[in-house]
Amino acid sequence: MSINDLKRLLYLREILGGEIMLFSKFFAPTSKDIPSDVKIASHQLMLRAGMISQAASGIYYWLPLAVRVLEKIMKIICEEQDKIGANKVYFTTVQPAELWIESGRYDDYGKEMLRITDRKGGKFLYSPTNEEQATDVFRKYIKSYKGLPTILYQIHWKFRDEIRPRFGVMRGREFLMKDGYSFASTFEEAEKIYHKVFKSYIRTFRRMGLTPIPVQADSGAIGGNMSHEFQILAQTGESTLYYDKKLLTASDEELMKVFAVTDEKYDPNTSPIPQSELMVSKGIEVGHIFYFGKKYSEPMNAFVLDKNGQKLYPEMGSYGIGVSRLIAAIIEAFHDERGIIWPEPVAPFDVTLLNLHTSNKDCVGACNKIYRALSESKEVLYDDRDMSIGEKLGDADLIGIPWQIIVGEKNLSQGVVELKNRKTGEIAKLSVDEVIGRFLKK
RNA sequence: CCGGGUUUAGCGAAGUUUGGUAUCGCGCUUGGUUUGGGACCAAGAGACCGUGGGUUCAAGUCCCGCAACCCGGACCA
Repeated sequence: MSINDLKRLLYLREILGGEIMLFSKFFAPTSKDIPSDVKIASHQLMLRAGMISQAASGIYYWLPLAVRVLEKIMKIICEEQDKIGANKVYFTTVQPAELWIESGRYDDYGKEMLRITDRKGGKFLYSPTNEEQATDVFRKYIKSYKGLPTILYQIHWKFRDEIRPRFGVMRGREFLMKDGYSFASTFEEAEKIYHKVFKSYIRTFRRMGLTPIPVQADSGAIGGNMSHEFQILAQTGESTLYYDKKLLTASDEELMKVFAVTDEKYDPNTSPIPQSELMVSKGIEVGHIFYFGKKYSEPMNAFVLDKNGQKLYPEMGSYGIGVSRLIAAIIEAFHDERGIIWPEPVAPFDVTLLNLHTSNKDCVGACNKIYRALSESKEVLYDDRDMSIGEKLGDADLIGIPWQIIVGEKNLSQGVVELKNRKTGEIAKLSVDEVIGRFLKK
């Protein structure tokens, strides 16, 4: 930091007081260079916006801008999980192999599982999923039917050693996932939980500005239709969805029953709905829920005693949301040729304040006043960087914060600043007080 | 896992055919001029050319092995 930078920083701190979010001090290494071999928009934009940086194939550093979005997403998920009575825990990222040997999956899981040996030669693995651990925690503490039903969930890093990672964090090997596990005394109770989670997932994704499409998924050996994937419509999606157009207008209650499947399960000969009612779209899978009965409770000897003192093996289900993938999915759904357009609930900041003329006292004064007023109730990124105007405006569009307040000397000499909506591109010229008023009302 | 490709400064590339000790753009540093859509001038810093071996007086360049990474496909939150 040069002496001038330091002086300016101290000056701003003095004027604004306390914590200020200055772009010049915020670690968001933006770039105008488009990596040539990066194919999809979300991957390109995340790199260009300085959100992620590759550490190894399918493994990424998460930089501050992305972290802020991850935190917004996690907060929404946790609030919705709380509403259905799920308990948040942290299982572990490194697990002893014993549990997987017990469930019978240690040999089945294959090379996707990263196997680790500790200094004593003990067998461990990096969690690709946590059914065994959830079952283990459950069996250690819950001994009576009165402890049912129970839902445990976590948001934690997972690792699956994909053969072919691609599309940035969309299909990385290391990923952040919300995974929940339910324990119920009867099938009926398990079904009730499943429905509750289903509806909760719809709400969760909607709160992020997304339109989730629940599709029936393969529930494997258990059978039945108690498995759904939640897909987000996006042209670059890896799945092809076939669904009844009623789906887009159905109420939450009806949603689970409306026809929707991915291409693997679609057969025009047996389709329950006519061609004229059918929609076909590309989707990105961001959630998956399923019921799997006693698949883990029995082999792992997780039981409670029922009213008659008899062993009862709980009916289980598991519920996943790809948190890190969601960031990419949201960008796929919301971007234009200039950059990202964040939905407000998950935006890294609410508003970005651009000082186009950092050496102009009036501009500095206006920006400081706006920052001070808005930062009481909004998250504001103040672009105080001393660089060319095009670069600052370009970065603002790239980063995609929903609102831009643009302060420049020409407009300010007329007594106005600009308020730009990133999504619509609409620009309003308002006085400093008016622009403050706009945000304090919201 | 099958097929194709790449690896030279922080990033992106040229140089490899024809062996002679590395070039350009962006970025970075310093100073100055600029300021409404990625500006200009000047002066700098920065590379054991992915890695191991071989051929040669001499290897970024030729030969052999290995690794990492990317793309398409088959598979997965």
